[in-house]
Amino acid sequence: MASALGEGSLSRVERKERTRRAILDTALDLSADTSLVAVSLRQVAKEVGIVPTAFYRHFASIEALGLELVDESFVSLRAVLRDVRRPEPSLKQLIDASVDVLAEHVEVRRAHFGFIARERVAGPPAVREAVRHQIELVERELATDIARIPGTEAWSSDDLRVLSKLMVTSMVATAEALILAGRPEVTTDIKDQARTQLRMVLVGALNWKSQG
Amino acid sequence: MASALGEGSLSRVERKERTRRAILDTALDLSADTSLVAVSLRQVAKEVGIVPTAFYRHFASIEALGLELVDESFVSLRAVLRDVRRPEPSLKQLIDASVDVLAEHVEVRRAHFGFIARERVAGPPAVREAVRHQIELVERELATDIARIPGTEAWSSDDLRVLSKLMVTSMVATAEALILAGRPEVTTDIKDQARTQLRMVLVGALNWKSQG
DNA sequence: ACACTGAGAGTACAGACGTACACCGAACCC
DNA sequence: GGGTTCGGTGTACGTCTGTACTCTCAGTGT
Repeated sequence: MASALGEGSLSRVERKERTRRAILDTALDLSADTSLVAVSLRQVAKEVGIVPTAFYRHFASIEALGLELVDESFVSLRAVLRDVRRPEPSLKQLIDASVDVLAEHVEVRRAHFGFIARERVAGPPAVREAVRHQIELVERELATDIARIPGTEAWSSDDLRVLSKLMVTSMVATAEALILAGRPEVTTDIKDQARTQLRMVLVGALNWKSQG
Repeated sequence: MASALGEGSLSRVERKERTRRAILDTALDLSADTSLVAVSLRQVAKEVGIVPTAFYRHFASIEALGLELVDESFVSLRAVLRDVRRPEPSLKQLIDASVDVLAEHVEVRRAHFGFIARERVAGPPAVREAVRHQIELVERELATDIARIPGTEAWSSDDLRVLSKLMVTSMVATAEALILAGRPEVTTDIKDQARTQLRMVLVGALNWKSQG
């Protein structure tokens, strides 16, 4: 319950934006313990504190709302990932920095990551597709990052693809683990495991190539 | 539609079992394009060709039905995995055999694997928990398998855990990819990638340990 | 000052939902 | 042969769903 859209004299666009945000946040919250497909327009409206039909002033459907959530989730994630590779990195730096940044980002945007993890496999079809597409973009970006690192020039593009896929898969799994972990020191355990996994993969990729 | 439970004079328990299977299969089918949380008791009943209230003669709820599906999915998977390690294996054999067996199993039980992939993150809470538990068991079994392989005696149990987690994560991702792949030669690509990934991981784990 | 725009309210409806209850009739056991 | 068991039926309920329609009225541009 508790709409509390707040009062005070705001401009019309401000009011609309505020309601829109409330809808997005509420949908994120309501989908958290199953999936967006189990969230109804009416639930969202009631929680936000508007009448059901007012929902349509902002989104054509729950599915459209979901696509918006996918976008805003990845926009912020990819911005952060871009920061990771600002300095031209060594591989070790890339790993440590990536894990830290991922963990930090998951912490502060837990809801968005949970959303992505769920809807990736269980959302409305269009939402599912959007998530997969975004993840593929991240994979591609990672591949070009790796390619720019000294010592990897000789790798085939296939190998790069496979490696970056594996790393992203591992990071997604790490994010899932971080999400469902309670707050405590479990988090640092998971981060340690993630670093170890990525290092294993990395060492493997290097030696695997050099020994044909 | 199309119940077609068939006729002929069957015993009462046979009839009951037949209906029960139809319910399980129908639920599996209906959940395939979102999640079990979006499947209603009435949908299932209508598809099976029974009246809604008759559902209760077999399951207390959709959630209980889901737990049953989790069980039967993993029973068959773990039976197959047990076969993989029948011969005392080398690591390379373990990888190749595992990938082949996984792919084969995914092919023939596509619906069950899809179900697990989805409900793992987006199912009813109890179902989600059951899937996670089963996956953890598989991780543990894999860890003890690896520990029995010559050359891995010196590894710490932590390293074993991390490695098997990584391998299982990779295999789950592979299964997901296989499921949503169309039939064609994409499948063999995915299998190749999976083998490469596992080899990378493997080589990495070996060299990583030896070089402290 | 005034007409306009548009977010939200209010009402309404047909359909789907889970579930309670009484009932049936064929397979079952003695 | 006669009573019992039990899978499946039929009806009925209150609730929730998406969406169509009309209405209100405060912020806006002229």
